[in-house]
Amino acid sequence: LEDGNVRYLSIGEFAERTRLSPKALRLYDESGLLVPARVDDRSGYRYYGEEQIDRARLVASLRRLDVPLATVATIVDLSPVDAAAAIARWWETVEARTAERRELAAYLQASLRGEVHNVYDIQTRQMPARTVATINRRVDLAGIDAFFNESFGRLRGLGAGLEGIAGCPYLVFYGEVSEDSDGPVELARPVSDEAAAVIADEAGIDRIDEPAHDEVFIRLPARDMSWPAMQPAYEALGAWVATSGRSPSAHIRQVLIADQRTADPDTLVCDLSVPLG
Amino acid sequence: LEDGNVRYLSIGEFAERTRLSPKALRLYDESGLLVPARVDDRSGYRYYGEEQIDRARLVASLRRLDVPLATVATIVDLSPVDAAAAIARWWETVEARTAERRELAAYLQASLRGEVHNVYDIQTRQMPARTVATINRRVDLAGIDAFFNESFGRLRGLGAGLEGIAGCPYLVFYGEVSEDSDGPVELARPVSDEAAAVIADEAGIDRIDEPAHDEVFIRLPARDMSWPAMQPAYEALGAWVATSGRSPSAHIRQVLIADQRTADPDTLVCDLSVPLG
DNA sequence: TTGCTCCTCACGTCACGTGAGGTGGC
DNA sequence: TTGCTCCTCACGTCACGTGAGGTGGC
Repeated sequence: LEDGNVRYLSIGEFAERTRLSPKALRLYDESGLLVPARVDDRSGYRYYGEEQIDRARLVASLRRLDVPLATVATIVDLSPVDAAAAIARWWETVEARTAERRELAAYLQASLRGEVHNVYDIQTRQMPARTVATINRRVDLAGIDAFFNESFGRLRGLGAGLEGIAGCPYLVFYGEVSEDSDGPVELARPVSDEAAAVIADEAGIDRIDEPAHDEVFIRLPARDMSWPAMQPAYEALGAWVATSGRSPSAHIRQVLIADQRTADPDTLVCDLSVPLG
Repeated sequence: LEDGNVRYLSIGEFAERTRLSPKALRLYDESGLLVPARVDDRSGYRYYGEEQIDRARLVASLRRLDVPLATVATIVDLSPVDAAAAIARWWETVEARTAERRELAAYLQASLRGEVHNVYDIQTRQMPARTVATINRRVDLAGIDAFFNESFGRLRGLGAGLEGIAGCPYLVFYGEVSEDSDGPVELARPVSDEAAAVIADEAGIDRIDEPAHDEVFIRLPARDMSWPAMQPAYEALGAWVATSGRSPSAHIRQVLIADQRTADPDTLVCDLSVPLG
């Protein structure tokens, strides 16, 4: 407690009033998030003003919510109403993540208790040589829906008036898609020879000439298209490939044979498939 | 892929089959959580058996749930049914923590939007000198209920037949009580002179002679006794003390003037109080 | 003058990710 | 023989907690 017309709080007093630790306060000083109103030149003692208490308490609350410091720094500089909105948005992402983990926890328990009993019909088929139009992008959870909508539209329009489409579209997830991991994701669609001719002109659309090949696949109902419900199907295919002596010639695909969004749970909507070399 | 009668998987193949990274697998090898079936002497190459896949997948799933490695290590060595139960227990603690954070997020938003409008009646009173029996313990969230039940019982029994109780009991939280932080917590009860005489014989019960003093307090209804609903009351008392020129002579207390559990929301159940020096 | 508070390094925590620099296997 | 995979350090990440060793303030 010092004076110079106004009252200052030492770091210890300020820590008590704000439920922050002195160590955290020193960090926030260094990073500029919460700089003491005054710092003694010779001793280095930090002195905080009472008007800094509210900001510090907001920081403390946000840290208790596990908001990362970088985000805290942006939030505390917003107007109160905007800060409230930012907190609401951030908390929604937490709830989304928690919902996913809740699913996984429940699935794991069911699985360990032997209540998951998936017997898959693993089939193989011969695929003819064909030309495929693909769109590749790195997208995270926030961008995945927009990517699908836009890309489906572009691939659909590709063969307009040309009977351009020559098979079901498929998705490839080359990497995990979550808030902090962004694919890459590929959307692909077989196209007719006439449509293939125009691909070169389209920016962002690649052309792949797939040779004839075999593929293994499992046909899944809409019910099994969520996560982690798909997991055992992935594992079953992986095990089949590993023990078959065949080697995969491309990444595993989700071939979309019907619209998931309008299908009832028992409708078969997707072939999970692995091309074989 | 090697042979020696059985098939082995290289670290890369094993990583793909289990959705763990090679780096994580090397860590789990070092820590003993997941040791490769075979390690080549000269090259140091790790080779995993197919029978290790299930364990590795369980590890991967648990890590996706953010179960710490130490806990993972105990869970994967349990029987499947026990592991399921352990996961259920662990997930419950996650849900409890999330519920608390959800409350705080909602409170923060309401507060920033100006929807929290607590006006407290801050009062002072003179307390006479008195003798207090206290029980101190370090307890975390898991132990707090048991501590209260046991300690209330002991303090109640203390003056049996002696008109031993001479005032409302109070709680002091010297440190935060959560899953990973354990108090210390104190339960205290003023006792009569006759009861005070027997305290020395009771293990774990301390006697404190409180001098006469003033105290500031805010009387709270049951509705405000949850967290973070109590927070503004704490802050208001802290601000009062800081600006009053008085200094606190002891830690802030929750004086229990009625039973919270049976009270309706408007009933006044607690004096949040600070003794003054 | 004695404690108490404050100061600045510096290292530990947790579970990996990410190169650097080098060797082994098909 | 050429890539590709694998190896072992070693450092970075994130937000502090926890001493060590020393000085300032009432």
